Amino acid sequence: MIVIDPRSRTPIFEQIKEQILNLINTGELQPDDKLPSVRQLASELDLNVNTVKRAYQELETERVTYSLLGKGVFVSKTAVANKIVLENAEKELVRVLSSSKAKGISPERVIELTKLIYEKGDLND
Amino acid sequence: MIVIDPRSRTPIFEQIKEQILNLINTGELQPDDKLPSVRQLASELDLNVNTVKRAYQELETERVTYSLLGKGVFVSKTAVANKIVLENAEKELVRVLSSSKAKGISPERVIELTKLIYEKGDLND
DNA sequence: CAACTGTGATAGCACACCTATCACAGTTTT
DNA sequence: AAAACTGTGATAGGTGTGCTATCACAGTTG
Repeated sequence: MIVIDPRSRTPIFEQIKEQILNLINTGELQPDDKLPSVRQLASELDLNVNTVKRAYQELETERVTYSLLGKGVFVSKTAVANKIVLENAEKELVRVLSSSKAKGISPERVIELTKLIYEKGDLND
Repeated sequence: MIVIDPRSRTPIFEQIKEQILNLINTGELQPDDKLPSVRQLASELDLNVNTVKRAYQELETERVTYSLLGKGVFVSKTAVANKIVLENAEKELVRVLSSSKAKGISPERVIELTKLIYEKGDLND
């Protein structure tokens, strides 16, 4: 299930991309699985076809999916999605850690938060 | 010294805000210190006055600075800036750590990166 | 008085995102 | 074969945001 936050600053097509990548990464979407059609997803999310198309096309450019004219869009066999997700996630993590350092958060605090988040469940405060 | 990256996706006025907050947080700007005038900073950064004004006004709204008509803009006595910076930074850190967990980065990897970034200098790769 | 401060208002431009629409190509279903 | 589905391409227009340009006003400083 894909959910869009229209108020978010991150563009809708990027939200779609991220969530598809996550679905693949968690295994909910398997290699060669068919993605919802552009029209169907656009209809479900109450979006324009072009917006969904853009998300799909960028995913294809990144080799996460492949498309067959008239048939649909499918998850690539190669586990590129996983790599991309991990790479992006680590990139963002490094960025934020550097920023955290610059802004005065102690490394102990970082590790504390890390353990908290990883050992306990979600952050429900 | 404030540096603007025009290619960044984050708006210029936000870049200014962040860097001023950092200057205050690191102590380079002390309470009651005067910020560069809107016109001077705009001139230095080759920006329009309105852009700098917006950054300054938002900082004032957040109680980080106060302005005196005809005199200038000054750092608030109360260390609000520090709080704001830390709060925002920790909030983002938690968000990204949760996301890292969800996307399959191990806690060991997080701690490894943390130590790397905090012990060594910047990320120069 | 001149030159500096902040503030306010207005207008316009550029860009990115999104929508609307029509059209075409290929596949699947009936 | 026809209908209904798939992806794709092109074009146009709306909208919000960020930034600029400009003029004006208010207060402080030298």
